[in-house]
Amino acid sequence: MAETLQLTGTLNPRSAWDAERCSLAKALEVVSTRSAFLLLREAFYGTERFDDFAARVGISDPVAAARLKQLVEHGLLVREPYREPGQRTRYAYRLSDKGADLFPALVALMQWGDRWLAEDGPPVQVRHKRCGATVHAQLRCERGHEVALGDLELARPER
Amino acid sequence: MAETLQLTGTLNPRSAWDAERCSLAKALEVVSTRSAFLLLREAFYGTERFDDFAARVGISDPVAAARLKQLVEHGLLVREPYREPGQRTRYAYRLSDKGADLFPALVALMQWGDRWLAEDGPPVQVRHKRCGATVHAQLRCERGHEVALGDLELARPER
DNA sequence: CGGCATCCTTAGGGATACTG
DNA sequence: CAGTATCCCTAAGGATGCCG
Repeated sequence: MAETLQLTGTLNPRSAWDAERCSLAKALEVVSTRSAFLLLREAFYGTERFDDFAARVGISDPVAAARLKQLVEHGLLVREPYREPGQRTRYAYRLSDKGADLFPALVALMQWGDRWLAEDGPPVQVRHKRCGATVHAQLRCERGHEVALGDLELARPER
Repeated sequence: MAETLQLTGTLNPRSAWDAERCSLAKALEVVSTRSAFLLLREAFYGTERFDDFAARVGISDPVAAARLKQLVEHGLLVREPYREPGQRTRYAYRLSDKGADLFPALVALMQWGDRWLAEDGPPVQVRHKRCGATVHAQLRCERGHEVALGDLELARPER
């Protein structure tokens, strides 16, 4: 296949994927910053407490506070009070379904980094718990075919 | 399944996925801005010319120039001179293999937006050219199992 | 421990004007 | 058409310090 990819021809760009309507643009309104992505990564890894988020992502407290608040406002994280016996109330940040549903996108980005930017190979592998095999994000159509980049087309849904 | 997801337990977070080593962090060094993502979207849609990029993404010329230059420097786009007969030389921005390989991540983000942010349904569908079925980004292990979020585990590769 | 307030620097991004 | 130069504003992010 050529080094470049052409998807056009099926659809007139200007009418269908305006900046305002594009779902990618909408998604980026919610998570377009580095800190937001990395905080979500931590949430997937099981981190729940404020200090752990800040320390493990490597960002300052104010940034962590601001970003976590945004993620809660957008409904990706839920802030839940809990208290261990004899302790005062603390808060845990946990992924909502909406937040958890971003995992494929994070894996896709992470594996792109593995492939093109990590000289030492992947620092972390995502595996299938049941069989131990490595997990990848891939494009697949509803009939189950794995889809190569050249086999894609774009369409505007009927309305 | 519960509303939250726990991946920890298999691996000590602090040693394996430091900020510097994480491939997600590395990927975000290259594309963490809204404009970078949207310019790549346009490149996938087949846009090649400067003005089209700026207009279709909805960003100003200086931003488009700065971001396109970065994407070229990082090797996601290639700036190629071409000339139509009787015209002077112009430049086209085309996806490199490295850039094209980001497509699954873009699709994953786009479809997350479709699902959680687009009230009117997906403005654009990605389909399999050969059979016409809708294409999704999904997590699948090397043995071909589709992997649910609860069936994931993390591991540090042998070194 | 889990933040918020303050101050600062840098990067992202828009507007306008100008050049080959 | 394909940018660059300039100016300005805002958001992202770090450092420090305070507070319940």
